[in-house]
Amino acid sequence: MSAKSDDKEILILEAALRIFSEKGYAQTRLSDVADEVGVAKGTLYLYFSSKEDLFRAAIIRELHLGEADVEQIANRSELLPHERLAAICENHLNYFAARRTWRIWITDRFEHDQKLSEEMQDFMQRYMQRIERIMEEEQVENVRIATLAFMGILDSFRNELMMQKQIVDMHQHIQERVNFVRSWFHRPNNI
Amino acid sequence: MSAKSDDKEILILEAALRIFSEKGYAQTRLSDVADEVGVAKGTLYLYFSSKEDLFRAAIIRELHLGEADVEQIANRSELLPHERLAAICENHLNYFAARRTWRIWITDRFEHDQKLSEEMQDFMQRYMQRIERIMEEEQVENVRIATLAFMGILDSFRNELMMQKQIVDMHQHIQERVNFVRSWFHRPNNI
Amino acid sequence: MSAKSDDKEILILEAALRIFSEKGYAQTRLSDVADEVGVAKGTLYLYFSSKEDLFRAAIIRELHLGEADVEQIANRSELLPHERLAAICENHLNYFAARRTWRIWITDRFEHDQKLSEEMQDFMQRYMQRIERIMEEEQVENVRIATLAFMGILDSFRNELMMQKQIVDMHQHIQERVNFVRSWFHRPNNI
Amino acid sequence: MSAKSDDKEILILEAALRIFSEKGYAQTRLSDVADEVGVAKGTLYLYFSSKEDLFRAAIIRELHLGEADVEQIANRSELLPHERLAAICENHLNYFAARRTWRIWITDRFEHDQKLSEEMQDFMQRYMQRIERIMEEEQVENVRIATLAFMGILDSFRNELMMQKQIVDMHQHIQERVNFVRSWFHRPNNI
DNA sequence: TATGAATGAGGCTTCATTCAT
DNA sequence: TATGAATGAAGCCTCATTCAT
Repeated sequence: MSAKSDDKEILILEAALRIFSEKGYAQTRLSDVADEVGVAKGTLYLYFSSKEDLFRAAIIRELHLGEADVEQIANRSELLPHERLAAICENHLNYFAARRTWRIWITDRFEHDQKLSEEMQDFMQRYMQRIERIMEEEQVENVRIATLAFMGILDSFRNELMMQKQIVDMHQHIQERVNFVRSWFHRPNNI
Repeated sequence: MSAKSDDKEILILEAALRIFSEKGYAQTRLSDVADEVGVAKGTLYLYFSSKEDLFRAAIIRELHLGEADVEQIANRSELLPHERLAAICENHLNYFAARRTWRIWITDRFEHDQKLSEEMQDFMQRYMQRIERIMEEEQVENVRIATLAFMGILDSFRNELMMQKQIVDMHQHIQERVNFVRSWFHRPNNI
Repeated sequence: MSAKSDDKEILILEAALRIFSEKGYAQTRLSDVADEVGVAKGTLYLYFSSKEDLFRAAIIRELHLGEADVEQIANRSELLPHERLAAICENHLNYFAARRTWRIWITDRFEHDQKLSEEMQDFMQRYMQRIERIMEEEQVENVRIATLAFMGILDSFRNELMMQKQIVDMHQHIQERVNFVRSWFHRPNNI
Repeated sequence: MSAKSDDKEILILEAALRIFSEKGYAQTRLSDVADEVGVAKGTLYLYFSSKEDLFRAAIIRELHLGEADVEQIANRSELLPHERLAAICENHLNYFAARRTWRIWITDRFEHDQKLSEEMQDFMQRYMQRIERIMEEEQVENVRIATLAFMGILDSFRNELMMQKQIVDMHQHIQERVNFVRSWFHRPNNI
């Protein structure tokens, strides 16, 4: 019973994330989500107290999933620091390459939802600290700024990926960008 | 008469951009915009045919204004190429430092508005071409990818600026990031 | 459940027809209809997609109901043809005598609604064909034109009925007009 | 000046009648009328106090114009009574044949406009009295009912004219119907 | 747990009317 | 007389949320 409920909750969260990301928050109707999962609208309210609550839960769940991936890469001590940055970049791009229908990245809700906003800031802080630790290992100067730059570069590559209508050889496309990151964040004197 | 109308149209566009940027598209009521300008709701419809049309016009106007700034900097041939990149970064950050109430950057409408989407893509293309030309002068490798990185870095710095509650010395904050860009995109062999 | 929904749909259609007919299309507020049925405005949209759709459905339903009556009379072979015309006239006048609050016959929507317009033309065609067949049996000359005349006469009698403030003896009023039709469309040589 | 003003008033009335008849009352915007005449919206208010007032004036003017035609025909004593009925029918059909873009006959306003309603009733009464007098000359029985029938027939022929997409030979079309009326209302014993 | 019919607040939009020029 | 920019009341429609079953 509990297992079954968990299943349904997860199904709802996955469908919600998918649709919110494709259509944006305001354009998403709860009936869309309910239809996608195959349940009645009212059922959503057995698991989430409001549209906002569902949105928040879906985003936070995804953040946590993504965080686990990044943590795992960050801990691969057999890789040189800049190799780990490249791996994080590769993971990031592969993630979005598999989600090219998600045309929208919904940021306006973050301002209106206190809880989500805080959760998001915490996530970003943890994420940045992980990157910063790698930057320090690589002996990069201006660690914080370089970390911001790294994150901006990843977002920019993601945007390119999502906006471009067709990418013929996705594997090569991603590798070129990963290589750029690898060499760009490689301090030569650091062997 | 014509002057007066132009004035009012511009007042509306400025108010609209301000409010859309603060509250997001869906959360903005046309009555908010009308109140801000000090006209009746119906008056908006003398200048714009719909909420969507007003939004589009406000965004496009801002893009054009921003474009003029960038073009001017890009043409300052007395500066070395990487100096021009730094100047574009500085301009970008100063622009948003003056607009810290704009908590939101509205991207979800871009997917829903064909005309705006195209206008945006054209703008981005022109913008990238300008940066790419500077990158070429600087003899950077992987011009396109480096350009994407540059733009991502600027966006990331902007986000940091907008998210952080308080920045004590804004001037220094910006200069540190500008310096980072200047040195980061400086190819030493290029004299 | 299905039964309940059907009931409500019919209640809405009946109320809508009544109010549209009393006030005209433009003067009718959907809130009037909702209030009359005793439901919320939004409920109407569970059954009909728009004001126009509701109007169309209400008219078409009434046409079909009326058509059944006429068909039944047209098939009463025990009556002489001109007796059947008289019976159709009687039915027509009784129908409107029971609906004297319907001050308005809404024709302007027919031009603006493609679907309704077609439905109406089909209905008129079937109606005319039925009358024409009776006219042929009666061996009237100029069957089509006589049919048009018959329909015009019915409408004119209906108008008189609707316009006149008071009709003392409604039964006699109707019988006089029915008798007129009976004798007017009776070809004496046709025995 | 007065002449000029009269001219403009008449131009407005003619344009108003045309557009109201083509689009219906509610669908007609005063800006449509103003554009058609080539004046500003505000100008209409120099001649008419409201949309309703303009509509009423336009209808009443047309009624009076039509009435003059009918009166003239009704007084042509050189014609036998049923010839005069036929002539009135011919006049009626020619009038609408020249106005086939007037798809709409606006009746719903009549209920909402006390003044117009009374004017209309007066007009109809005078019209009917004229027809009734001719019917009496023709020694028709049931004069009032026959008169109603006559008017219904005219309306029905008018509807046919307006609804039919194409009428190849308009002259013949009208003559057939006029002939029908002539013979139908001809009492043979009445010499 | 699950359903889905019903609700009703709230926004966008239209357009007759006004009034300063 | 003539203009047309500005007004604002009022209606259609959407959709998150509730609740009886």
